Formats: sequence, structure tokens, C-alpha cells
Amino acid sequence: MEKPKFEFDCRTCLYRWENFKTLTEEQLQLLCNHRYEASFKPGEIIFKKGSPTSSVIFLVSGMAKVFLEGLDGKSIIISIAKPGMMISGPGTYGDMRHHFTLTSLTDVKACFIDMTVMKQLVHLNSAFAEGLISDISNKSLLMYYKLVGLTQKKMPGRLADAILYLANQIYETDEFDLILNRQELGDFTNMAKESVIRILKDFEEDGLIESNCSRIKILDKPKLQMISENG
Amino acid sequence: MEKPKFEFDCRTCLYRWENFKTLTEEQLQLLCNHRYEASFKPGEIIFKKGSPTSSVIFLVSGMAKVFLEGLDGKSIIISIAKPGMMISGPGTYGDMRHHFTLTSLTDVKACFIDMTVMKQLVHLNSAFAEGLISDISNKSLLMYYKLVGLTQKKMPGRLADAILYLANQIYETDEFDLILNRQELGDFTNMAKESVIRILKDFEEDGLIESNCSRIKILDKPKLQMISENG
DNA sequence: TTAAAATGATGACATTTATCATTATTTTGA
DNA sequence: TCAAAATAATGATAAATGTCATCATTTTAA
Repeated sequence: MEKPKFEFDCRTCLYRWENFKTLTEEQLQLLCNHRYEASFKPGEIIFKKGSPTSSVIFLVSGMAKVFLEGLDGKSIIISIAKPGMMISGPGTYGDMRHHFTLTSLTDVKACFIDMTVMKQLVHLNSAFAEGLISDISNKSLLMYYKLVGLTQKKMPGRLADAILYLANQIYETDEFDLILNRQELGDFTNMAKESVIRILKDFEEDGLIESNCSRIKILDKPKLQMISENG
Repeated sequence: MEKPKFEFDCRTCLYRWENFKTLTEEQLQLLCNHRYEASFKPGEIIFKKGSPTSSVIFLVSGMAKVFLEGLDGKSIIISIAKPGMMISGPGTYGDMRHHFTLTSLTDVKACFIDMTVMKQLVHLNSAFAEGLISDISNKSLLMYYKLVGLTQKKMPGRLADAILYLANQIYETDEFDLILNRQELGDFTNMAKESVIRILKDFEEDGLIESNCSRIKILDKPKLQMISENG
């Protein structure tokens, strides 16, 4: 009986990131020899803005929030991380410092891959390098659209965006138990928690959603999309 | 007498981007064989959001504004481009479309380098690839800080940021003839042009700057920095 | 199970900032 | 050089949104 080259977790975890498929068996082995796992309880800091980065991170299971720590203790949630995404800040190829904080929202199992290995793979495999550039570019692109949304849309448009993002990108269903509280929803949409509550109520009264506390159900997606587009 | 390998413009223009210094003579030659130049008058579109990207751009001379076209015809100026910076959107390694527009602010001479050559260089030279990743990462980092500034600072803080950016990064002097008009200053700071005018006047009354029309002179930089930091 | 803590909800009010109308100034081009 | 166009300046007003105080509900942990 042949011994499997990699343990179960490694394969499933890593292979969810498309770009690892460009690697040869040997290169994948190199990667697996330099990976570490850690577990986190909800609300724990996985890495903190300002701390040194020496690895990129993949979630094996669970969800986390990626957020900028802004002025006066206010936060801006950039995105919700779930398994299969590479989480690496712009500091990874710059000043080697984290520029945002990653905090678990649920129980999280995370896989850390040493940056020196990532850089080695960039040298060894140009398809991998190109995939990495592509990944970073796409994240940058999302930031552009986030910037437009947060600065130019009014509150209902921003909140509609958030709900659609959660339904389409994160939960992949139109009814879900929200892991973000109202404050965090505010951090994601750049509004006060009170405003989140008020507009969520408006949406409910207009028959766009059904919401009681953490449960949200989208009732009229086309209308929600219209609000998102018209700001 | 030996014939120089590259014409004057190529060397000076390209070498201003640090990352081209990683190339061998042969690789630089390859690059120079696939570059094109074009001239633009003030206000002309160099490339437009939505159009296909097949090259990255370097300004040989002049300045241009990089801006997102947002909702209702409103713009967000991301940065001012000047010689030595690579201008390539996140679409270059993604959907091959531009996601922002580049417009000349002065007479501009621009140098276009074919993307296929850039990708070839990524394959041939891993130091170049790493430099490219680093460049893209740094731009992404600027976007993070732009997002925090535009969403969390109040108008005086945002305008102070803009003036300091222009003085430190663009003009590299504390007295300069602004090439942006009030509307564009508003597009850069996410405020209405009337608000720009009012706060600029406040700054002048408080002795922070001297400003008549396009000329701006910073009188009290530390105070301006304080306003920038405190939002 | 129950008290404490956290989160959610609501209304009154204040602040920030945009919009609109109008006038002044500067720039541009015949 | 001068009229037209573009840009800048100003004031009044309105809209969007945050803040604060308070109370209700839900969750947590002893």
C-alpha cells in the first residue's frame, strides 16, 4: 500500500486556492514541509496590524474578518475571509509588516505558509508568480470598488451592497445567520451602528428582507440590487 | 565609435522605475524593442476605464491624473502620475480591461510597453517578478490608507492630506503652482468644490497656507500635519 | 435558572457636508 | 485687446448622517 504524500488537511486546504494547482508535486511537497497550523476561538486575533509578517495565511475552516484599524479606534472591515482565499497583506512584499488585522469570527483553523517558501516558489515557477500577481491584482481591484462604494453611495446603497456581498460571496445562499453584529456591519459599510439598525428596519418594512437579530433572509433581491446600483 | 544600444529617451525614461534595474542588457533590449511613445495635450485621455489593456505605461514627461469614474459622473482621483512610476491597473493581470482612467494634466509624453513583454520578463527574471509584485503591493497599500483617510477623516484633514501629498510626493517643494483646479481637488479629497474653496480659505485665514488661485505656499507645515493626523 | 453583560432598538438632537443660486475673477481665443 | 468661457468665491438652505441617552432584548456564564 502506497503512503499518501500529504496529509488530508494540506491537500484540501491548499488546493482550494487555484494558484497552488500550478505547482509540481515536488514544489507542493516543499510547501507542505513549511506549513504550520493553529486554531483560534471566536474573536481571537490571528494577526495584528503592525506586527511582522513572515507568512501568508489560508483558513482551513471557519471565518474571519479582515479589517483596517483607522482613527479613534474605528475599524473598516475590508472583507470576510473564508477557506480557499490567500490572506496576505500588501506588507508581505513591502515592509514586512501587517497593515490590517485578522480576527476570527467563528472557530478557525488556519494554515501558515512561510514567506520565504512563497518567494522561492515565485523563483521556481513563473506560472505561480503570475497567479500570485493576479491574486494581488484582483484584491486591489476590489479595493477600488470598495472605495467608490463607500465614498459615493448613500447608506441604503452601502448596506444593500453588504447584504448582497454576504449572500453571494460568503454564504452563497439568500438566507443566512449573520456572524457580524450591527457594529461590525457598520464597520463594513462605514456607518454608525444605529444607522445600520434603522436602514435594516426600512428594508424590512419595504419587504426587501426578513430579519430578526442574526438571521437575515433576502425576499426581493432585484430591488436590493437596484438600491445597490443607484447608491 | 560604438553605436549606443538604446536611444536617450528609453534609458532615462525606463530607468526611473527601480525595477527595470533588475534586467540584463538583453532583457532591456527586448523591452526597448517593444515600446511605443505617444504625446498628449493637457486634458486628453491617455486610457479610459473599460477599454482593453495591452500595455503598461510610463510617463516620459508631464503629469497625469489617475481616477476612478464613479456614480453619477463623479470621479475619485487616486493619484497623480509623474515620470518614473509604472501605471498599470489591476486589470492588467486580470480581465485585461482598464478599471480607471488616465488623463493628462500637462503636456505628456508617454511610453507604452507591451504586456506580453512584461509577462515574458516575469518568466525570464524572477527578481523582476518580485519587484513587480512589490510595486503592485505598495500601490495596494496606498489604497488602504486612502480608504481610511477618505472615510474617517473630516474635510480639513482630507484637504490637509492632499496638500501635503502634493508638496511632498509630487512637487517636492512647499510652494507650487497647482495643476488641479478646485473641482479636481474635490475629486481627490471626496468633497464638493465649494467645500474645498471654503476650507482652503480657512487654512489661509489660520496662516497655514498662502493661496491665490493656482499658487499654493505652505506656511505652517507642522500644523498642517497635525490637522491631517487628527482628522 | 438567573443575574450580568452584550447587543439591538428608538427618538431627539447636533454636526457635517452637499446643493443651489449668484456674483467675482481669471483664463482663453478670436 | 476684449468678449466669452471657465473657474473661483460666497451665502443661504437642505440633506445625510452621527451622537447621545434610554430602554428592550438576547446571549453568556456562574
